[in-house]
Amino acid sequence: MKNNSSHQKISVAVDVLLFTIEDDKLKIVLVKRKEKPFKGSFALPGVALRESETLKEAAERSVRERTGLKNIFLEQLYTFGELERDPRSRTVSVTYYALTDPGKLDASGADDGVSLISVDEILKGDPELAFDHRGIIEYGRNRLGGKVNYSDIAFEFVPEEFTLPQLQRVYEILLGENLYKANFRKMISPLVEETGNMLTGMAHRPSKLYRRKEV
Amino acid sequence: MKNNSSHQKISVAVDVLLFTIEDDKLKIVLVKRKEKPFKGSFALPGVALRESETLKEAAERSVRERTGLKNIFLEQLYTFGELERDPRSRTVSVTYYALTDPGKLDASGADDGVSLISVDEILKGDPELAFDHRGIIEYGRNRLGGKVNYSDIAFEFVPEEFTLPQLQRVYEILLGENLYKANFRKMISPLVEETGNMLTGMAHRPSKLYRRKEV
DNA sequence: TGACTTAGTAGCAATTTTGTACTATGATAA
DNA sequence: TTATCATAGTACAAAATTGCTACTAAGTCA
Repeated sequence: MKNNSSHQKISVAVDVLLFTIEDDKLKIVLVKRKEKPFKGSFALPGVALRESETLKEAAERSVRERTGLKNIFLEQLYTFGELERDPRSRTVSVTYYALTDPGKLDASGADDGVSLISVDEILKGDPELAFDHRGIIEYGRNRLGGKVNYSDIAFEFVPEEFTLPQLQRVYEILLGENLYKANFRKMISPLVEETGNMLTGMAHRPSKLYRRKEV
Repeated sequence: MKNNSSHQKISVAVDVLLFTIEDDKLKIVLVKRKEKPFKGSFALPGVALRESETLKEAAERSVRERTGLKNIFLEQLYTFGELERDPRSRTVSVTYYALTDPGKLDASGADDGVSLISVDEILKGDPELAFDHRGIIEYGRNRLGGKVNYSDIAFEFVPEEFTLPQLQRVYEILLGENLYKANFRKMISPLVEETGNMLTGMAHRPSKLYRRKEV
């Protein structure tokens, strides 16, 4: 923070990695670009930062404009500032990751041109992405994996009422490894409480529904 | 990342939290402001991001210009973008934290106006800082505490050859709690190797010197 | 009604963490 | 030259956690 030398030619963008889990796969919301560089490619939903909004507000706006979602989990990820990230101008991107369960996302009536794409596929390189967005997603995916163990982000991927097998699956997908049922339950039980309801209708024993316990 | 609407009035700054441990206390490098807002107050060393440099290069420049230090540990911390952070103009600050052992810092011949200040004192509010820098330091100090357990940052605070009691002290200061000698040694021993030298001259049993083991 | 499939639990073995108590060694001072 | 001091370093048991296996439970479906 020093003398701001007159006019600045550096743009500030805010991009969002909106993750969800659907069909037992980690997926991310991407938008199809309609403009000049990388036209037709998928990219992260992003906005140019306005002078009148904070970074987080810009991230919320980005999510809201594309998907209609409000009040979802949103946390800053990293800021990317390589020189040639954007061919148009020097752009610094502050990235956020957002998490939601797929139910909310379906219900929110997203734009056309908004797609849910498998993160694994993207990392394998299948849909090639605009800018450096593949690298950003790779970074975000790794952070997500690390965060599972020392935070409660897993709950963001399930609805308010969920079964323990559902929640366990979320952990397994984020961690990339299978967990033992008995241990998972011992670990998670202090954090949840039964709602009294059951999830029935499956061709096997029904499971209890839980909610997240306060504090 | 979207249409960059003509001229932008948002400045990008890069500020650095340069931590070290001296006299058994976590300290941070601050500079005394010589200019308009908060003149005379302490502030984090920072620079305005240049169009021709990456964020990390700007952070390195900030460290080098103030302290002369090169090639030190540097990692991005967080990006702050509240509206009223800087009274002069809307400024987004990308912050980095840097770590060094106090020996290097002394040897580097820092500027006048560069001070090493106790982080605990700052958090208690003693030297009041410019801008939102106290909050930034608080955030950085917490992250540092968390990082100790799943990274090797503690090694950055000691010289190449160090004793295990020295290294343990670093852990204790960063974690804010005392560790059991025996446990600490079991935990750390796979990461270090003896140099064959001893640190002698103390009025008690001398201790072996170690270095960090490769990979 | 019995087979199937997943939900949920019991409990032991292996490992890690926590904690205490001991021995070791150079400097210092009588 | 020897006892004392202060910290370095080690041994080992108790407690907690994790890893793993094997069981019982309860709906649906043929």
